[in-house]
Amino acid sequence: MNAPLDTTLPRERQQLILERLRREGKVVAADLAQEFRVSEDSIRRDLRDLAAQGLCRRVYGGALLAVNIPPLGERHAERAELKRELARTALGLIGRGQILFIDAGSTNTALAKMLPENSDLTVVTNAPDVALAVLGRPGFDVIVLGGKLDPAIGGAIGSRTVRQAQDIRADLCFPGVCAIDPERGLWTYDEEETVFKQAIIEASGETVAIATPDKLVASATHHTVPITGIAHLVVAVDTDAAVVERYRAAGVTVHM
Amino acid sequence: MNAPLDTTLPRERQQLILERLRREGKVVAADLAQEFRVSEDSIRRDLRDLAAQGLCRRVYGGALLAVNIPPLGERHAERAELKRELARTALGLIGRGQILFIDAGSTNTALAKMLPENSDLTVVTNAPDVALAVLGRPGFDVIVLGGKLDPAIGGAIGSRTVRQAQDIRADLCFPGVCAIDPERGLWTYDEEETVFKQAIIEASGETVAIATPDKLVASATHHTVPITGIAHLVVAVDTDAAVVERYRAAGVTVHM
DNA sequence: GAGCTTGCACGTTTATGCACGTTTTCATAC
DNA sequence: GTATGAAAACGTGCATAAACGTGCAAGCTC
Repeated sequence: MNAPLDTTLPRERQQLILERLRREGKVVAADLAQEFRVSEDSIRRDLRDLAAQGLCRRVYGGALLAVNIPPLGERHAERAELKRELARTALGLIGRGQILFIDAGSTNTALAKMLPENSDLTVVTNAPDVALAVLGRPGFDVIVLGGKLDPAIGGAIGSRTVRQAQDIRADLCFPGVCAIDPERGLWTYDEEETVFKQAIIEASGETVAIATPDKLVASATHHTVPITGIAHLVVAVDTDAAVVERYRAAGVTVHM
Repeated sequence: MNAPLDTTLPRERQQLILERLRREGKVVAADLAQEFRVSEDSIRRDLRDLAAQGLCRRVYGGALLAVNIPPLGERHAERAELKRELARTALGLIGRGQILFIDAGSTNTALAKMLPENSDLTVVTNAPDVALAVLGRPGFDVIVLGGKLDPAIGGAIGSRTVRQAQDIRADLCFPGVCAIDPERGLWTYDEEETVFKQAIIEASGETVAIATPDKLVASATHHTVPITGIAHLVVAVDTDAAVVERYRAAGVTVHM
């Protein structure tokens, strides 16, 4: 480990923290304080600054990497490939002429890029990058849900956005999946995000959850939707059969 | 260590600092002052100069290696270069803490990419690519105006979008310029676009029109705003003096 | 003398640790 | 399950010290 000498510049420290976040996905405030030989107060201030820039998500005791920040390391490329594969599977659930709610998130962005052209699809989204992924391609209508963008999420949440979502009915809903478990259903890390996801799911016929393996048996801080609200679950082909069975037992159609 | 003797030229010193920066990733101002036997003031001036050239990132206590290499590649179309130049001029009109309406359009996208960070700017836009250009950068709030995207324009227009715009007050407005003439003012090609531009201009303190040469003495199908509604006009440096004079006579402040 | 660099003085900004009161978490008891 | 209490983590305000930018005068080179 590169033991930081006594002369670590404040901003340099933040940079190192971010690097570590991208490498390990999470950091613990107390550990960082010890390593950098500063008080936990300073670390907390660093994490607060990083969170304000949307680079991480502040949690009790430390911080997690923001969902729209690419992690570091060899696993990243393979993750992107996995997301495309999951998105490809999810395409099979989409029918001609349908209206789709597509939430912010990297997997959903991959999905948007792969959506078939000339299928009279209407994409409703709160994420600028999802909108850009389909804008201008033939056979798409795009409706953006406005509001203040949360940099950590990469999309708009908040009451203004929710109100716009409630004016629309969609056939399918693709919520960004922070965490999901077979008993309780969908979880998120943020109150406003929860409300938004509830709104778009409420306004849709069926809900499709696309879950990478790390999200599959996890929970977060805010319970969002019971498992009965999820009609379809898309998972990787090598998912543990026991886990799949638990979801099927809960009435979810699992695709892999 | 190559101990610099007392005869170190200023430029030579900067070069040595840069080398060291490249080698170690960071430099501490106090250390450099001691090594080069000059005051920290001089070191600070050196670092400020290097940072101004984009060669390093100035931080409290020293400097860090610039994260991304400045894009010196001149491969972009001259059109794009012109738009960036116009956008750069327009930057001078923007003040700290202001709220900006930024309409869809390629010039405005260039503007958004160049907006200064850490200036507490709030960007309000109907265009996903403008939103993406500032999303996640430090010191920005981003508010998206939702609605159905027009693929020809690259942004949302229509009544829903207009209604959201009317809930906001901005300091400056940057409407996309389809055509402008010195007597009648701003023109567009579309009814809904006209209504939207009128709304954002109405909701803003001052309006800035950025016009490439081909838009400068032109008209289109729908009259949008009289010339008195345009406070500032940004044009290319080689614009015909007679044309500039006609705009100035109409009370517009012309920047070039 | 013009142009440039340098160091110093001055007021301002930034970073830090500590004190204090609040919130969250977790384990234990009920 | 619910209540409770202690420990940990948190945010905020404050004082201090370091780093900063700016203006200015002295020194240097051409």
